[in-house]
Order: sequence, then C-alpha cells, then structure tokens
Amino acid sequence: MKPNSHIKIIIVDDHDLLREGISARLSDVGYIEIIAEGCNGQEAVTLCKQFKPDVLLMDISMPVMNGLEAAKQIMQLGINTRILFLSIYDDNEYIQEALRIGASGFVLKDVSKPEMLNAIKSVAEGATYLGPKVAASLQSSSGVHGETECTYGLTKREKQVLALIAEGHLNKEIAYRLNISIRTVESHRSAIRDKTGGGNAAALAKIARELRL
Amino acid sequence: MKPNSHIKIIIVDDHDLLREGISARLSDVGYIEIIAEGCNGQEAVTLCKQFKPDVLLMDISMPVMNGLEAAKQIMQLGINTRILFLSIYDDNEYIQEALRIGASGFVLKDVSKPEMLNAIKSVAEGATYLGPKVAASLQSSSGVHGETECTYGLTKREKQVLALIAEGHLNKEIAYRLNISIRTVESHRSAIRDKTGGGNAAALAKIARELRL
DNA sequence: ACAGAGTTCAGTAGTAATACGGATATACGC
DNA sequence: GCGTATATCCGTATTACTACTGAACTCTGT
Repeated sequence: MKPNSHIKIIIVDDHDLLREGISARLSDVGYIEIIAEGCNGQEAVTLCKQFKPDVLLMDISMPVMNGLEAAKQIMQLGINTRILFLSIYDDNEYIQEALRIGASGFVLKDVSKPEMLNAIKSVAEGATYLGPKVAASLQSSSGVHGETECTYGLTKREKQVLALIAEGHLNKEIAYRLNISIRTVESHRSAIRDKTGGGNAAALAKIARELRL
Repeated sequence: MKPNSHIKIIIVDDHDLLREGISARLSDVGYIEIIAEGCNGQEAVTLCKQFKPDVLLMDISMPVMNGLEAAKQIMQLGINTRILFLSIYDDNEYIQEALRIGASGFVLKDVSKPEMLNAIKSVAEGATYLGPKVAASLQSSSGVHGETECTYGLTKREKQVLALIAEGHLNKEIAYRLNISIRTVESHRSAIRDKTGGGNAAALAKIARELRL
C-alpha cells in the first residue's frame, strides 16, 4: 500500500441505512474509493474475490453468513484485503475471534469520522487498529492491569512453584532449581492445592495457564 | 482526548541520535508537543508521574530499567498515559508481553513518518495500534491459519485421553468417562508419553495446550 | 517485643502414576 | 489370508505425589 494512494473499499452491512451513512461519510474523502457494497457475508466473499479491495469494512452479525465466517473464507483467498470489522457489540468473544481469524481492525458503530478514517488508513497500511472502546473491552477481560487479582491468594513463592509445575517439572527438579528441599516443594504444592482447589499436576497446570504464569 | 487538541508526548530512548531524530520528525507537527525526554525506564516512570503525558513513546531495551518494566509501573500510576512502544525487534515475546501489560501500541523503528503520526494519533484517542510488521509477526506465531498438524502421530483415542488428562482428570475418572478399564487408560497414557516425549501429567497438559485439545 | 504471614524442613501413611513385561480382539489395506 | 495398527486388558515393581501433623526461622508491621 503506497502512501497517499487510493484506498479501495468494500462496505458490507445488512442495514441499508447504515451502509448509506458510511458511504456518505467516506464519499467526500479524496483518497478513499468505495468500489462495491454488499449486505451479507456470502456477498462479502464474492465481492472480495471479484474486486480485491484494499479494505473490507464489514459488520459481524448478518443474515445468510456472518462476518466472522466470511472473514475466514476471505483470508484463504490469498488476496491482499485487510478486514476492518464494524460492530455494535464490544463483546470480547467477537473481538478475540476476529483477531484470531486475522482481521486487521475492529471499531464500534459509534465511531467518529476522524477515528474511522484513522482506522481505515491504519489497516490499509497493514497495521492493526482497535478502537478505544474495543481496546478497553479487550483489556478488561484478559487481566491486563498488573495482576488478575484472582490469584487465589497465592504467595510469590507459591506462584513460582506453580509456574514450574505447569512447565511439567518434577518436585525433585523444582527443588533443585529453587535450591530448596523436596519437602518444601511439597509443602508449597500442598498449599497451592488448598488455595486453588486443584487436584493433580495437570489440574494445577490448567490453573496456572488461567493465571498466566 | 478531544479531537484536534494537543497531544503531549514524552520520548524515552537510550540512543541520543534516535531521540533527536524523533524530536525533529515530530517538532513541526502542529498538534504534537514534546514535553520531555528520557533515556531509560526509570526516567520514564519519573517523567510520567511528573508530566502526565498523553502518549509515552518508548523503546524496550534500555539500561537501568527496560521499557516493559517501566510500562508496568506507569500503568499502576493511575494516570491517563498511553504507551506506544518503539522497538527494533518484532519479537513476539516482546509484543505480546507489551500488550499484556497494557501498552496501546507497538511500532518498529523503521516506521515512516505518516505511519508514526497515525500511530500516535490512534493511541492518543485510546485506540490500539500495531504497525504492519508487528501485526504480521504477531499473527504468524499464534497459529492463526487453521490447524497446527503437529500431533505427534497420536491416534483419536489417544488425543481423547490426552484432552482429559489436560483437564486434570485422574486415570480413574478417564476410565469411567470412556467406559474402559484403568489399565487401558494407562496404556494410552504410556503411548502418549512415548510419542510426545512428555513426562508427568503437567507436562502432558502443556503439550495438550500446544495442540489445542 | 510480639503477632502474623511466609518460607523452610521433617515423619508417616496412603494413593496415583510410571516402567517394565505381556496378552487378546478387531478392523483395514494389500 | 496376512501383516499392521489400534484398542482393549492384566501383573509386578518402582517412583512420584498426596494427606496429615508438627515445627523452626525470617520478615513485616504495630
């Protein structure tokens, strides 16, 4: 994507009114060209195959085929189209799934015009753009600010031991690594089980994974 | 962050030359104001506490205190500063860790001027911005396209058993669930260990996680 | 100086998992 | 039909882990 060159866009949304609103908003922007419009995921796939746009601006919840499924298929077309989702929901599941599939951006429908242009430019350049509310929503869930605080009241040492357990180390190895006795490791392990309610090593590994240790 | 208002920035990087380059690049942009500069993470924390910038543009690898550690501390200051990392490395570990901590963006040092401005504007608005190469690097690792297909030649039944092990179930429980004898579960478990090279239950849980079972 | 939390270590007993060995039945391809 | 892979089961012995109880030492805060 060369700077200042045209950005070819396809808009896909099942609400006519919203599609017209977006068109109106983008039509007077010099570097943006709306080359097609569609109203469901199936059309999105067909239109992308045909027109190979730079950016696909698409809703998620749509009839016939939803945006996520459409995105999956479009990603496999091997074309250089960036997908920017436009949704009313700042639902974490959606956002994460969208990013996992390979979407380049996600903004909510209450987005301002400058922000929308910012987002379009960003994804057209190949960057990833998540709108303010989207980013906030994403962070609130995945325990971003410092600690998750669902650590079951584990102490530093216990977390340390738990991390090593989750790595698959034996008590013997953990003891060696931390320069403590096996009995101490067993004590910690016992405390960890008490606090977390975890059972065997695999269960503890699962908990460690949830705690991101 | 109101639109079109000033964006107050602090730049932190241990290389004088690079810092000067950034300053030069941003100094003639009307809506950007560089209010301070620093050369390590410790200074970043102090300067943010003092000046409460809108955006902190910071390197990761720096002496005294690195950018990630500094970011952690800054996130806990309770101020409204967005952190935009600027790194030479598109290392996945760094990027993911940065986002986990709560950074708002990540661009590489070969970023063009318009892209840099785009990134700064985006994060100032509260959005998340990942540069093109950063986004590409992030997606390549996290198994985005379809399946991993590194199943070590495990059979269906073995995968089934492995999934239950990873959930933390005892052999006894697995036997009950699958309506087979404990000895059979042990056989499968043994086969799984042989094929994967996994050791104890936690190690198998780790492998299962990598295989997404 | 004291209480409390955290880390450290030990004994004793029981349960779960692992490391060897083997065995039978069933399906699938050649 | 024959070989191979898969899935099913058993015996024995060893190792790893769990459950319970008790105790010493270091810090931190009052």
